[in-house]
Amino acid sequence: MTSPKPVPPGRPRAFDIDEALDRAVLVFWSKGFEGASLDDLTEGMGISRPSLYRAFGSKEDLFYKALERYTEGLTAYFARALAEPTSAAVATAVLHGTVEAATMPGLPTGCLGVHGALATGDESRPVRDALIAWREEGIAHLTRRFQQAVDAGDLPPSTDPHLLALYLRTVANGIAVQAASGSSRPELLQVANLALGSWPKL
Amino acid sequence: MTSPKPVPPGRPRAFDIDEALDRAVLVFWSKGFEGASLDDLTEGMGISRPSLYRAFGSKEDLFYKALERYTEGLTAYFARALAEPTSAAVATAVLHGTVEAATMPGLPTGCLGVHGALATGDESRPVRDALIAWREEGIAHLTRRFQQAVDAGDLPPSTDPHLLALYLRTVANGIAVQAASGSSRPELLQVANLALGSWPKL
DNA sequence: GCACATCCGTACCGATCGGTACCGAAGGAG
DNA sequence: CTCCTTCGGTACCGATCGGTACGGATGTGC
Repeated sequence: MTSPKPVPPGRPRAFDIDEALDRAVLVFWSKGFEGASLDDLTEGMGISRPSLYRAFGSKEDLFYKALERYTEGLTAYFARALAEPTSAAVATAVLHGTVEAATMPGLPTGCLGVHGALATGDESRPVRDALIAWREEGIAHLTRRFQQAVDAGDLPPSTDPHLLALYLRTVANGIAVQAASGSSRPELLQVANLALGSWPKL
Repeated sequence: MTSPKPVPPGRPRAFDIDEALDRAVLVFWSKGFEGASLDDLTEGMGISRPSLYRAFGSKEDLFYKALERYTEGLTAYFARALAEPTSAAVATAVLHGTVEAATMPGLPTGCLGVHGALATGDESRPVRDALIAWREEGIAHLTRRFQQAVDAGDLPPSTDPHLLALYLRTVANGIAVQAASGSSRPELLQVANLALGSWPKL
């Protein structure tokens, strides 16, 4: 059995690459892609500029990798929510998870997938489009989950799974924006519950 | 009776200042405050850089004036919505107006008050805060309107007017984000109607 | 006609942007 | 110990950023 760490040649990296990525997430999250300068990033990550480029390629590549890590880490509640037994439980878990993730003490408010690059100059359009695709992917997952619920008789046959998914994503977007505007966690939980009040009853 | 146009001394301005402001709105709307460079603005407004500074002071001042004009113009549906006779009609008019304004053919998608400066670098923080205040003002207007509805017996006495206002603003924020992600007007109208389904029935 | 105020645009400012050339340091392989 | 590869950081690159100095043009009031 080969070692999982086939020590690479050359001088070893002096910093932990995942830890640096975690810190980059925080910078992009609070300032957005365009608002985060390389000086902001290098200071926040605790590494020098050439180290950043060697490890991550470019500012844009760094953002994509940070988004990936954000998705696997801080939005893991989403994957768990999809595994809930009923569609109503899925919706509740998604919105409650969104509120919690968007109002974590000690972390930036809102959601990287919403704030990262909502409106940008032409140069950052690829990043903007990547975030659109990121949100679209969430909708696609929810749509499949709700289609499954319709098939299983958990939702009325007349239900439009895509509409429900889009509705949830829309409310989640709004929660992220309001969290970044300073709305508190209890306030937003009430909003989430109000939004869940219109969930189709079987 | 004095003339309303007391012709000022000096060479007259060669462009219409409100028209230029309208065009600035479009640039800020589609690219955001940070993403809109002075070259973007001067090209979009059809005036030179010093003309822009003489007429509007700075990029930041220009943004504030553009936001003001946007509020009085493209979001006039909001003031009309507040004048609807019932709280349910107010809510419907707000969300339908939001969807329409966010998906106007020939105009940028979404909402300047949401996209303009959601996450920014430190330098643009005043602009970000101004947009937070802008959204907060909308919530305050709605809160007063719903308090009035409670007082008039149009809403149950147990209603929390602020919660309803925050809920509407949250859904409107989400609609703006989704519009900027490419969701269509019919889709978003369905989402708005779904959101209105949880409106308190008297 | 003349003085004055404001406008116009060209051409420029220092600062900051994202990105990199370079060279010494630090590890493994022989 | 030498070679090779990759790391580290300083010091720099051209491009673009927001903002302005300046000189010519165009209007009103006297």
